[in-house]
Amino acid sequence: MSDHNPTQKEYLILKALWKLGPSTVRDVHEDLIATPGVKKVGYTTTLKMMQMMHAKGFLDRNEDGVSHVYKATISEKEDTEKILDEMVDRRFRGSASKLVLQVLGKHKASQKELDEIRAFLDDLENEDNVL
Amino acid sequence: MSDHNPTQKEYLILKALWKLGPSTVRDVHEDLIATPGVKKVGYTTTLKMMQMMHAKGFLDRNEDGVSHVYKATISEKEDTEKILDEMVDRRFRGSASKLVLQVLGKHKASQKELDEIRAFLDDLENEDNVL
DNA sequence: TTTAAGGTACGATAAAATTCGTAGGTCTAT
DNA sequence: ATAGACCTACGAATTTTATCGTACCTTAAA
Repeated sequence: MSDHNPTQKEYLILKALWKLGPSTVRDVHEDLIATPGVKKVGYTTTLKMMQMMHAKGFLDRNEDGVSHVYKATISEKEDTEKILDEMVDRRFRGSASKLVLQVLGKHKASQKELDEIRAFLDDLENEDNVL
Repeated sequence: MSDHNPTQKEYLILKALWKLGPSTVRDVHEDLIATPGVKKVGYTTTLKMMQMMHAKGFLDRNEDGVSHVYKATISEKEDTEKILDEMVDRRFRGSASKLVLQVLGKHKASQKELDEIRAFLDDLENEDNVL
């Protein structure tokens, strides 16, 4: 009864909804065709796409008003977490720290950010002691 | 001439090749059909898939022996980096530390790992001072 | 009360991705 | 040299995704 992964085109719609918040098909469509690098399609294409995503459970919708208002059933944060979890599990053999090292190695972080991370590490250790 | 993203099925083959190292179609196919949760397909399906991926530039192959030996043109590490880069840019507005905090918050890291991270942070700061 | 603007639904078509059958090659052991 | 076991290549069928035309609502202004 379905694989849980949006296609690439479906992802474009999710991203638009994450950016815009709950929106009508019209809003999403306007946003899409204004997005550079996205092939332009007709309104009914976006409409049907979103109807299908609703059927698949990717989108919720409110049918009260004349035009339906859609929202992603999964938030961007949740989606990001899901991706990172899988990445830690599958690509770093469950070691979050390996991923952390890779990310920090490549992206310069400011002193402030480094301090934040240290503070966070301290918190983690304190929690451990308490539990 | 082409978008740079393997489809989901193509990804299965990449993962197999990353796991196995350079391999024949037969090897990859055996691995795939032995992988739980992957729909079983015929040998020629895997063959054609890999031929197409070769045509698209996703796979290199050595045609010397009787059976060709394929390898992914992009390593798993490179692929992971690409994904993480995009994630930092697009989902964390360029802040690597935000991603780090999210990952550490969710995945328990051992004391040893935390120490490693601290050591790494120290290194980063020293580098900065030197440069 | 007609017209226009804008909405949903949905069948049909087009395009892309996936699957497989079949043809034909090579190599090895009967 | 014949059969059996493997290979590659590739056309064609199938399945899935994506796109669009058209029918048919409702609301608001003329």
